[in-house]
Amino acid sequence: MKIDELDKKILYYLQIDSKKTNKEISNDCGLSVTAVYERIKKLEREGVISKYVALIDPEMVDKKFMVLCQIKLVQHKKEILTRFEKEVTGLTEVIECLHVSGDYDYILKVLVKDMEAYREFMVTKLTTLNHIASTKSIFTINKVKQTTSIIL
Amino acid sequence: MKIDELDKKILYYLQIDSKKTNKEISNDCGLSVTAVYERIKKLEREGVISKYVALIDPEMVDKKFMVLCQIKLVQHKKEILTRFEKEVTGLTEVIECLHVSGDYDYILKVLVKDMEAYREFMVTKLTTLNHIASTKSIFTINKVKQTTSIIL
DNA sequence: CATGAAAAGGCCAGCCA
DNA sequence: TGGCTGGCCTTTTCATG
Repeated sequence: MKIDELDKKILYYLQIDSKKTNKEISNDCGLSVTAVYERIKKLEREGVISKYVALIDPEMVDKKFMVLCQIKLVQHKKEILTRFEKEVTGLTEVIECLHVSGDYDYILKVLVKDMEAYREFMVTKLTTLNHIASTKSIFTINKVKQTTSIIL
Repeated sequence: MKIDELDKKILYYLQIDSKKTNKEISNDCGLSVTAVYERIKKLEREGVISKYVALIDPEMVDKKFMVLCQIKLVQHKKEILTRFEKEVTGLTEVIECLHVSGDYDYILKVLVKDMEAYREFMVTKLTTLNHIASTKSIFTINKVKQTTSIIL
């Protein structure tokens, strides 16, 4: 799908605030309400807009502690990788899991209440997974920037 | 603010799909439409729900390349840190910046088109910032899991 | 891509437990 | 305080030119 400047402008607004009405967007873009509506529908159909979500402040729901957990596996057979990925995906504390290059195989972003909850997570969930060779935790001191906006 | 089970249930739905109507939520929660409406308004007022956004598929807008960039600064004086943080926040390619513990001071999540764009970013943007002692790039091979949902 | 009309949902009173 | 009922009004949605 080709995305022109008007599509980008629409995406730009929606990635910041999806509650913006078609009328507001139409004003800012110089289009009619229907034109905006149809472009948005198309962007949804084509999967450019994957979903609409409410972002929840972790601080407000007792998830103040964010840890990046680097993980090295013992082997790199496809079967072991997929098994690990499937299990890790099922953990609700893990909000992100990246297969990466470098010294470690995976980086997990883990969100919990506090250090104690993290310890609990490590002991009861993570280390019960098989084939983990080693882990290294990086603790977040401060969230300097965090955004879901990817279009300028 | 105290958040009860009904609030959590509402948050649970909205964090997955903010287009869900109050009526649908009211059915699932056994509340009236207005009760749901007022709870949501309160959650917004109190900042539990920080914003509503459209999530855009990076693949579809030519941002297939995600890199974690670890950064070490030469000094840790407050002035230098805040200066660095401010500058890095202004970079659109940086969608996340964490101040962390460990060998490095910061971890940046950088989203660009490809390796070439990343090189360009490093040369023209990142390394022009002062007080950077060293960097280490970790490339994403695969996004195993990524979610904005933090409530079970 | 614009117009205009029908349908749906958000929103706000006033009322009740 | 927190929830319900009923109705206005904005917005979405879609048929048509």
